[in-house]
Amino acid sequence: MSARRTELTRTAARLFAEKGYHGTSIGDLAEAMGVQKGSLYAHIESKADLLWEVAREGSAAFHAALDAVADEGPVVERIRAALRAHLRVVAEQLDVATVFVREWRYLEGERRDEFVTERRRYEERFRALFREGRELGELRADLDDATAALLALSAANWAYTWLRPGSETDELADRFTALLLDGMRGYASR
Amino acid sequence: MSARRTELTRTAARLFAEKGYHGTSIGDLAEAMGVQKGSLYAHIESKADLLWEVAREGSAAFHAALDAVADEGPVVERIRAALRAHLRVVAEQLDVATVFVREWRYLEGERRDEFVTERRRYEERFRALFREGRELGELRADLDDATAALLALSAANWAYTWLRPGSETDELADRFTALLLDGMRGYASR
DNA sequence: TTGAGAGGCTAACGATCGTTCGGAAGGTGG
DNA sequence: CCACCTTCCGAACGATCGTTAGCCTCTCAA
Repeated sequence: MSARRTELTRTAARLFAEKGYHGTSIGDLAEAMGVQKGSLYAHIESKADLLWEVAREGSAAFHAALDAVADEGPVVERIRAALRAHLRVVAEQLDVATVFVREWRYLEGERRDEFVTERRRYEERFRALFREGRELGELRADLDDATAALLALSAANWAYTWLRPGSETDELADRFTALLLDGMRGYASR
Repeated sequence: MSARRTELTRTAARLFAEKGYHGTSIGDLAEAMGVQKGSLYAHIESKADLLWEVAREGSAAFHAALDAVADEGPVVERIRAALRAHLRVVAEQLDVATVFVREWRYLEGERRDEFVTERRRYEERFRALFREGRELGELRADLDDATAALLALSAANWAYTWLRPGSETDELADRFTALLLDGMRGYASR
């Protein structure tokens, strides 16, 4: 893919995150690229192509980040690593992450189905960590792992709204992990 | 406000939640109301009015729900009550809640500023619970209450994506509360 | 030196957008 | 019975939408 084409995708990610997919016109994109709107069609076939591309980039980034998490060792450490990985992607590719979390729903047809499949798979990989943690006895035996995963994923999926690039995401992830593991209650009242 | 006007607001909330504000045309709204699109202007001055109204309805609903939470008694119980209140609003007014969480950003000018103020205030009310819990010794003394509130608010704000009307929201809220308070770790490894 | 491809321009297309307007039907209160 | 108010219709408005077309101008490899 040419440099110009890559730049267009980045610009699309930025504008889609900022103003929404339907709130961003081809004219807006062209203006941001410093070009007449008709010229964009040297690179794409339709506006929907750009949404698809950014959404796929998001899928790829989040899955790749999870791939780097060890699949052995203490589950607790893997949960911490998974949260770190997720928040790192959000901070480093905030626009792409925003499209991945919020704008994907304007995809249509097969592309939408394919995206949803990948998104479900991502959440399932997350969920598996909590299930395994309970089964291996690292997490409490009576843990409702579906709810636990939902809580962790809520924090992960909501992060794009407040996380700003340059944040110390590893520390943030660790604070979340500590909270999830040990809770907020004082030792005395436990 | 006339019955017809109320119906229009409800329809707007539904369509904005379903297809997004910019993804919903005046024509879509008119069709859903069984009317020509010009006819809608007997009720509104602009499409933006509808977004503003639904967003305000969301603000009002969430604040009212928090108002019903006692301002004394054990903080832990008030946190549980606050989560219950929030999830109940999401489940009972899913469309309005969706606009409150996701579509508000298409508000413009003063209205946007006013909404943001109300939204900040809502989150601040939430945050105060965790601060107070720490100060009163009900939550651990070394609690990072900003992060704790962020985690709880993440769960609350993300709920519109998966909560379906008719869910037993009180139970869900209690599961979240239990997780937040006592964590996921097994007693043995604590 | 030539030719091909990449990237951009201008102009225009049909469609759809949000909004306006004058008029008419129907019900309500005086 | 009349005057009014609400609600809707039908038609049109200018603006903007995504997309297409033909043509021009570089760059660079053959």
